[in-house]
Amino acid sequence: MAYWLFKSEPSTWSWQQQVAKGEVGEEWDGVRNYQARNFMRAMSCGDRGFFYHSQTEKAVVGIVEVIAEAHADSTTSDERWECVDVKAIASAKTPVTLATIKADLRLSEMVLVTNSRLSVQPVTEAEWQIVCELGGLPAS
DNA sequence: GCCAACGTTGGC
DNA sequence: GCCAACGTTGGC
Repeated sequence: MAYWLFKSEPSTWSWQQQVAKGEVGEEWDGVRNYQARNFMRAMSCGDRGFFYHSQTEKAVVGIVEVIAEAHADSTTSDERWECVDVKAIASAKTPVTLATIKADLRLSEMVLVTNSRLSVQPVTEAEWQIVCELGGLPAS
């Protein structure tokens, strides 16, 4: 299983909205960046990802699971853009803030830190375990 | 609200 | 195919 991180502005698509969708989940649409799209193409059903609130909160707030592999993005007719579907799995007991992540030397290589503008990104298994621990999240 | 980083677009 | 101009993202 692979691990990922999905970034969203809470004013556009929030964790609360994702949780409200329940088992049905939702398309991770609107991505217009090739690198991010390519990561989504690499995802498999069952892969897990952190849900990160950018801008106002800047914290990992929960875990989602990939429930549909890459398909056409319904918000555009441009065939270049694809997305996966994800559903909420668990909420962080304590949101793991960017400041916390930056302060943890073990997490200094996270893409979140090294390439802050990438909205869909891979997370290593070691990073996954650490962030889960910090957030009171189930690591599996 | 500013600005740095970076991706994309389009002229040549 | 290069590169300048421009737009967007996201942290501060």
